[in-house]
Parts: sequence; C-alpha cells; structure tokens
Amino acid sequence: MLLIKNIMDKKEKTTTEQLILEAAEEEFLTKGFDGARTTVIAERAGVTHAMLHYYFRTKEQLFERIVAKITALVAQTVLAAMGDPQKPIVERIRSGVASHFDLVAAHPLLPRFFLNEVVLRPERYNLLNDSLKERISALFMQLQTEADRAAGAGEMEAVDMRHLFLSIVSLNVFPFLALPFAERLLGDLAGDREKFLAARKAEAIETILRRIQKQKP
Amino acid sequence: MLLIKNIMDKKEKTTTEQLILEAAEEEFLTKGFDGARTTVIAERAGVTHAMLHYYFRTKEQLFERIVAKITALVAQTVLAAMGDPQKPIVERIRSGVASHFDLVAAHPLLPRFFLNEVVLRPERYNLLNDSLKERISALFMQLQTEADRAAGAGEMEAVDMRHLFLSIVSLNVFPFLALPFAERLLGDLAGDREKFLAARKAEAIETILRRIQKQKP
DNA sequence: ACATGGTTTAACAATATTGTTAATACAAAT
DNA sequence: ATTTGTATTAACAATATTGTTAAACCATGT
Repeated sequence: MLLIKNIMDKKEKTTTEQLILEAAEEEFLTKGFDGARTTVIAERAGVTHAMLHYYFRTKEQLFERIVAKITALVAQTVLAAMGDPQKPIVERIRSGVASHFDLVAAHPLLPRFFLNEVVLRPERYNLLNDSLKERISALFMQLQTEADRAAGAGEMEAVDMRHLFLSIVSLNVFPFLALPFAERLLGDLAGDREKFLAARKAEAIETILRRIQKQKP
Repeated sequence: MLLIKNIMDKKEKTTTEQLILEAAEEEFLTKGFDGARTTVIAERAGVTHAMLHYYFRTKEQLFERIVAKITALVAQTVLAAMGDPQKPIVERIRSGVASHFDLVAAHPLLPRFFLNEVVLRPERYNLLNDSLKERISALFMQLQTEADRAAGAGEMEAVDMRHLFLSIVSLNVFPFLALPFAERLLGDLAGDREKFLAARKAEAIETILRRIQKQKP
C-alpha cells in the first residue's frame, strides 16, 4: 500500500538524505560553495560519497537545496526589520530593530553565506522577480507615508525610510560578520559574549531611536 | 655593476611579476582564495601559468602577497574611523565617520575579501600580535577618556567608544557589502550611484552625531 | 665570442574533485 | 518464491587544478 510506504519513508528518511542535507548545510554555511568538498560532506554525513550523488545528482543541486532554506530565513529577518504593522510607527521601528537583531543573533552564520553565495551571484540566484520587487516597493511607500504623517504630527523626525532600513540592517548584521575579529581586537568588549550581544542590541536600538527623534530646538 | 642592474630591474619588473600581481589581486579580491584559479590569473596576466609558479612558487605565497596589501589598506580605514586627533572630540568623530566612509568607498571590494579571507582564518593570518592589541587598547582608552571629559562638560552624551566605533564601521561598511543586492531591491534608491553614496555618507554622519548628541531635557 | 644568470616555454606529473556505473543487498508487494 | 524498485557499495572515469622540470631564450658583463 502506497500510504504505508510513504509513512515509512518519512520515518526512515531521517537517515541518509537528511544526514547529507545537515552535513551539507554545515559545510556550505561555513566554507561556501567553492570551499566545500562533496567528499567531506559525505564523510561528515557518514555515508559514501556516491550516496550524495545518488540523492542530489550534483554538488550544485545539493547546494541549491541549502540556498533555498537560507533564503527563506533571510527573508524572515528582512521582514522582522520592518516591525509589527499593528503598532504606531515609532514603536514599530523600535520593535523592528529588536526582533531583527534577535533573528540575526539566532543565525549568525547566515549573513556571510547570503552575501557571498546569493548577493554575488545575481545571475544564478535571481530571487527578485518583478512582482516581489513591486510588493517591496509598495511596502516601503506605505512605511514612508506613515512616517511622513508622524513627522507632520511632531511625533518623529522626517526620514527616508529606505535609508533608515539600511541603517538598521547594517547596525544589526555587521557586528556578527565582524565578531571573530572584534573578539580579538576588543578582548574585554566581547569577553562575555552574552553581555556583548545585549549591549549591541541596546546600542542599535538607541542609535536608531535617536536618529528618528524629533529635535527640540 | 649591481646598482645599474637593480635600477633596470625596477624598470623592467613592470612586466611579468607586476602583471601577475595585478591579475591575482583582481581574481582573489572578487573570487576569494578558493574561487580563484591560478590558471585564470596567469591568463589574465597574459603569461603561461608556469610563470606564476616561477615567481611565487605556490598559490598560497601569491595569495599572501595580496593579503599583505589588503591588510594595510584595511588598517588605514580603521585608523581613519578614529578621526583626526588634533580636533576636539565631537569634530574628531564627525571627521572620522566621513573619512572612513570615503576610504571604504574608494575600495569597495575590500570588506568582503577581508572578512572572508582574513577574519575567518585567524590561525593563518594572525595579524594581531600582543603589542598591536595593547596599542589599540590604549588608543581606545585615550578616546574614552576624552569623550568622558567632553560628556562631563556637557559637550556630548556619554558613550562607550568601542561600541560607537563598531557602529561607525557597521554603518559605513555594510552598505557596500549589500550594494549589489540593494541596487536590485531598491532600484530608485541606488538608481544614481553617485547620489546614493552621498546620501549614505550623510546618513551615517547624521546617525552617529545624533547618537552622541547631548539630550536637552 | 663566451659565460652567466635570470626569464620563459612547453610538456609533463601528481593529486584532488566531481561524477558515473555495474553489481549487490534489502525490503515490500504480489 | 519471485518480482520490483529503492538504497548501497566499490571501483572506476573524467576532468580540473596545482605544481615541476628540462630545455631554450635573451640580455648583460667579461
């Protein structure tokens, strides 16, 4: 019976195919496409490297499976940076910075992978079709309108939301890219990882809030 | 006569060795160590790939020549971000942000290369010896003291200079990492590259200055 | 002219890396 | 029990990539 077989598959597949995918994610995430070796991935998965080709045919196809997963996660963090649409704009920005930071902190290897493997191969991974571009554009327009209204009402300073967005992502993402370096450069700063991350999060929030704060003069 | 020969060398060496170095810089900078191919480098330089090995023995040795150059440039931008020690602290920070941005803008490929090839290979490129670490630490301590004094005098808000420094670098560097992506995501924002860069520079300066601005209430 | 020494070439060697295939094991269905 | 199809293995193939070498080249100094 087919149903039974499928159920079996779903239970059993926790083995080879999954093992390869997990090993591949680890390897690709840390070493990139060029640096990763299919033989190493197979070793880490504890299977012969012929298995890898049996399940995924080529290195590229295996890689694309990983790219798809990572891309979905990145999209999540981007959306997070836009904040909760329910709240008023200033609070929306504050919550956006905070939750975006948390998401990046939960996946610190993502940024580098995404930058190297997706951003720099626009021809291969063109995940920005026109309809998506339009939706994003509309989203920014909506944000901008709301911000302009709030600025008119004296609730915040007038800002270009696209630049603000880029600043948020910069402040939240770059420290994770630089972390291995910063930890050696500023030993005590990063001495306690927990403390350092909490401080960075607070710093990003404070910096962005001050950026949109209405000037008193 | 040896002197004459050396002079000749310096004139002639604009050929093969230099050609290889230039091609290697281009390849390593855009593709990284793993992605670069010595054969391609040789082709680009217009020499046989045996020449590459003749002058640099191995791919690694050639690579290290490039790393040395890039590292020096990165050190420059880091120093630039510290601003002109002559000026008062607030102006020092403003000029630091500006000149750091300009340096990064002049070498937009550096950040990714440095992150991938140097930051992530601490064992191979340990360019942070203890004496350098101490000097940097002292530099930050000095900056902090000056900032604390200015804060006490009501000239600026009290801040952790190391965090401020990291924010400056984040705001200035990340946009260049994300540029290829941002250009497709926010077409009109990056429509005119010149305008976009000018706006980013102004945005970074404004953001940092507001961060250190004394609150009125 | 000749010797010297750095430069260049072309062909080769060695290895790494990806991908293929034929034979086999194994589990499920009929 | 036989068939069927997937999973697995081991050995091989093909190519890419780095690195080596012997011989030729060429400018310079003697």
